[in-house]
Formats: sequence, structure tokens, C-alpha cells
Amino acid sequence: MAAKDTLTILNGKWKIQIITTLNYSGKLRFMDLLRLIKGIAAKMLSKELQDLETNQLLKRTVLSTNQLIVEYELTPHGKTLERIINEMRLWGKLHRKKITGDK
Amino acid sequence: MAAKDTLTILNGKWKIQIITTLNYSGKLRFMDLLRLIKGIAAKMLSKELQDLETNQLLKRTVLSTNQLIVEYELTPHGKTLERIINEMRLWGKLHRKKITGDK
DNA sequence: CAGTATCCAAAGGGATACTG
DNA sequence: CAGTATCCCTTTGGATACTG
Repeated sequence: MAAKDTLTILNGKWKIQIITTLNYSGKLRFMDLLRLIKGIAAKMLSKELQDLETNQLLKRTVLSTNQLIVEYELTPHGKTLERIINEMRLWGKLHRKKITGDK
Repeated sequence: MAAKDTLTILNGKWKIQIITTLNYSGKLRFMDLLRLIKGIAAKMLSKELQDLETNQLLKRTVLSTNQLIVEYELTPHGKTLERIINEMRLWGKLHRKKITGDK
């Protein structure tokens, strides 16, 4: 199922937040993401970034090796997720209204 | 995050398949779903159906109690998921092409 | 028929300490 | 700075047997 694939790729507790944060801010360094995404641990950030990079949704660039500096940014392919994430956001809001308003 | 909510609701190994199966076939009984969704175990089907019912995405109807017969069908709210599932399917296909075509 | 109960293995994810 | 390693708890999901 292609739909399930999409779900699997976006799954993980922090992926959507990472993607939307990068989509909003452009290029960010590891520490920036760690600071902007409240509650995430370095281990999880690292792991989720690797997953996303494997799926070619973001690009990792080492800017400097002696004083280690790394930047992350969405690829064009990663940016194509914006549309579907927006749809999810809309449906999620609709759903909340449905659930809370119904009872 | 509303987008994450949508993901959470659709998550679980079988939810999308259950939804699309019901969306395609209309009303189905427990055994029908068990037969149509290859590989699912009764425990999982039961649990996923309960999750979906809790979120008001489907309706469970007992047709007979002496000879126990139960039918499941999507609610109108559940049917609103069709749009977003289709978007996921489209993006999933795009992604496969991207990944396999790239290397 | 339509489930539930039990047991278990694997994956997900957090806290903390450590490294090039 | 940008991670990795370790430990450990929780969640997910499968197999099998049982029930009203």
C-alpha cells in the first residue's frame, strides 16, 4: 500500500515537527533543532534525521570539520510533503471539532 | 499538532486497510473483514475496529444477538478520510518513483 | 459468529553518560 | 558542536487457545 508507505515514512514521534520546523526555518544546525523542538533528546533527533535523510527528504551538509558544524535542510522532494502535512493538519482540526463538539 | 493527531489515528498496522476496505465494500461483518484483509488476526482486527469506533470513524451494529451478527461501516466522518488517504497514496507512489529512479 | 485472554518477541522511545 | 553508547521501560503486534 502506497498510502501506508507514506504513513510509515512520517511516523515516529518527531518527524512531522522536524519537517515543519525545517520547512519554516530553512537551514538549521543540529543544536538549533534540538532547541526549537521542545522535549526531543539528541538520540531521537539524530535517529529521526537519519531516517529522513535515508528517504531523501532532507540533506545533511558538513560545513566545517575542525570546529564541527552541520546543517540540515529539506530537499525539494522533502518540500513536496508540505501539501500532505497541511491536509493532515486540516483533517486533524476537523476531527477535534467533531469529537469535542459531538458529545 | 493537529497533523500528528491525524497520523496517530491512522496509525496501526491495519487501519488504512480496514478503512479502505470498508469504504470500498460498504457494510461488512467481522468475518468478512477477517477474510478480506489477508494476514490480520482476530485480536488485531478487533482492537483496530475499536480504535476506529472510538474515533467515530466507523459504526458497529449488532444485527442479531441469538445468532450473533455484527456489521461495520464507515460513518460520514470516516468517509472524509478518503481524500487524505488518496493524497497519501499519491505521495507514496511519487516517493517510490523518486527512490527507485534516483539511484 | 464475534470476539477475549494470555503469553511473548520485537520495536519505539527516554535518561544519562560518553566521544571525536 | 554533533553526535553515539548503554540501559531500561513501554508499546505494538503475532500465535494460540478459549468464550458467550
